[in-house]
Amino acid sequence: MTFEYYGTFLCIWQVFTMFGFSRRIRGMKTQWEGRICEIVGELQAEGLIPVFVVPEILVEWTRDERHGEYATNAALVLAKLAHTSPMELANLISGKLSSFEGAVVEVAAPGYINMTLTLDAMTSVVGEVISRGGGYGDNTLGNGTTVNNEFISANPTGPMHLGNGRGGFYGDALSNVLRKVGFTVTSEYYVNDAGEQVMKLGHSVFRDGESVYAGGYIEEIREALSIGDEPDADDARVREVGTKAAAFVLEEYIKKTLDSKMKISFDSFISERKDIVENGFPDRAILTMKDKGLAFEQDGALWLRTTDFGDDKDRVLVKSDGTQTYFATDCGYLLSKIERGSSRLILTLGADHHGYVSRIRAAAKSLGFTGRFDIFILQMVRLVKDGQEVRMSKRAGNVVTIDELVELVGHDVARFFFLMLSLDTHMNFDLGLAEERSEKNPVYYVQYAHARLSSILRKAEEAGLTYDNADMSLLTHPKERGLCRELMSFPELCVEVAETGSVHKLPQYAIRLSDRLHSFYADCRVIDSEHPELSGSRLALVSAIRIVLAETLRLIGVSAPEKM
RNA sequence: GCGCUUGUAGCUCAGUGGAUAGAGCGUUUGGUUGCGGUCCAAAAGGUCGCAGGUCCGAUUCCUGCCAAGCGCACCA
Repeated sequence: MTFEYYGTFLCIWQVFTMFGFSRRIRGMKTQWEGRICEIVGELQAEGLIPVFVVPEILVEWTRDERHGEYATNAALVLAKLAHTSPMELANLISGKLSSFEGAVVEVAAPGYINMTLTLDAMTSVVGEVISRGGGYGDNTLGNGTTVNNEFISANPTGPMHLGNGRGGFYGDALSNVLRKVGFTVTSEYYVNDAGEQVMKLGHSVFRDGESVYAGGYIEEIREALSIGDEPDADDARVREVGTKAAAFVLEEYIKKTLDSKMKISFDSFISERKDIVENGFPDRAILTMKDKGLAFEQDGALWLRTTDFGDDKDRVLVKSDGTQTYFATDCGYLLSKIERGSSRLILTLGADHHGYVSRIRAAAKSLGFTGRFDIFILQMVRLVKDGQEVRMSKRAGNVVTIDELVELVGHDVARFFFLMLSLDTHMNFDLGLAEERSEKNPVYYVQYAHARLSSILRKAEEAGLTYDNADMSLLTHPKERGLCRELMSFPELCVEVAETGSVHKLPQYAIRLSDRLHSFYADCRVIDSEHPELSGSRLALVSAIRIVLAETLRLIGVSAPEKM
C-alpha cells in the first residue's frame, strides 16, 4: 500500500461534500477544504508527515477581518497526529496552498492558516448581486419539497395577545426564507373551534355561572350575535352559541389582526370541527394506530404507546366513557397533514405547550410519517411596566393584544423587535418603554440605511451618473471590502436560517449591513463628478447593498422605505 | 420530585471548541456647514451563574449544584 493511495483513500469524505449537498451551500469554503485535504495527502505521500486518518477539516469565515476572509484550524487539529508543532504543519500546508487561486495565504500563531481573498475575488459579488437582483441568495436546497408550516393557531376565544405575535411573525418569516431556498410552503393556521373551549366561550357569552372569558370583546360578540343572558341554556344551546361566537372571533378579530396589523397571510385555515372531526380524521387515525398494534386497551380506555417513541408515559386516545381525548383529535389533524402530502412538518409552539412535543412526535411516527418534523418552542413574552411584571390573562380580560401593540409602536417596530431575538430568549417586553423604544429601535436604523441608499441612487441618476460598466477594481477601501464581505455571506445566511430556524439572524444581519453602510458613507463619497469612474464603482456597490438589504427586510416582513 | 428553556456589560440582548467575548440603549468625549445628523468616531463598563471533568485549548461540550420561566390529567 503506497502513501499516495492512502492519501487519496483518506480523503473520500471530501469527495461527497464536493459533489453533494454542502458544495452548493458552502461554495468556496468547500473548495479550500478539499484542497487542504489533498495537501495533507501529498505531505503524507512525500513522507514529510506520518500517515494517519484525516479527520474532517473545516474552513470558516474569520471572525476578525484582519485575519482575512477564511481561516482553517487544520494545523491545530492535525499537529498531534502529524507528530509536529501546529506552526510547522501550518507552514507546510500553506507552502502548497499559496499557489491556490484567488487568495493570499498566511500562517498565524498558534497555527491558523488564514486566507485573504484577492480584490477581484472580493468585488465580483457586486456584479453578481446586481445581475440577480432580489434573486440573489435563492437556492434549490429545498428542491420543491412540500412543507407544512403551522403557527399561531390561537384559540378563537378572543383577540390575539403578545405571545401570539412572537410566534406569528416568526412563522411568517420562516415561510419566506424556506420559499427562498426552494421549498414549497403552506403556512397553516389550525382553528380550535370544537371541544371544551367552545363551550367555555358559549358560557362566557351568556355570562352564566360557568363563564370564564371576560373583556370588552365579549360584549361585542353579544351585540353582534344579538344574544343576552341565558342562565338556563342547555349544552346544545351553549355549544351552538359558542360555535357562532368562535366563528365571529375568527373572522372579526383574528383574521383582521392578521391582515391589517400583523401583515401575515396564511395559505390555509384548518377547522378542527369541519375539516378534521366531521371528516372522520380522528377515527381513521385511531384505526391506523390500532392496525399497527400501537394502541392498546387498559382500564377501559384506549391508549397510544407513545413511550415506544420516547414519550414519558403512554397517552389516552379514547377515554373509558367512550369519548375521544383532545390528543386523538390532534392525531387526526396530523393525519390530515400527512395525507395532504406534506414531506416536512414544522410546528411552532409556546413554551407552555412544550410538554406536548414528545407525544406529538410519537403520534406522527405512529401514523407512519417518516419525514423531517421540526417543532420550535418559543419562550414566553413577559410583560413589564414601570419595572414590574404585568400578569396577563385572557380569562381576566387584561391581556395586551397585538392590535394594541401595533397601534402603539407600529407594525415594523413590533415585528422587528420580536424577530431580532432568539426564540429561546425569555423575552422582557417593557410596555412603559415601548413608545420611547420605538424611537430607538434598530428597525429605524436599518430602514434609514435603506432610505439613504435609495437617496444616493436617486441623486446619482439626477446627476447623470451610471454604473453600467463600472470597474470594481477601484473598490480598494477597507470599508468597501467589508461591505463585499457581508454581501458574500448572505446566501449562506439564508440557508442557515432555513436549516436551523434561527430567524433572528436576519434582523441581526440587517443591522450589521446597515452599520457598515453608514460607516462607509462617512468615509467614502459616492457621488463625485470629479471622479466619475470611482463614482460608478461605488454606485454599483451601493446598488448591490440596497438589493440585499431590501431582500433581507422582505424576508423579515418589514418595509424598506425609499424615503423617511 | 421529574422534564424543557434560560443565566454573558448598569439595562435589553447577540455570539463562539481557539487569535483582544460583541451590539443597541444608558454614561462620558469628539466629529458633521450634509451624496439625508434618524449619521460617524472614541472612552468607560465583564469572574460569560457556581464547582468539577474532557481537551493542546472551554464562556462554548459533559456532570453536579444554585437561581428564574414554563410544563408534568382518562382537561382542552
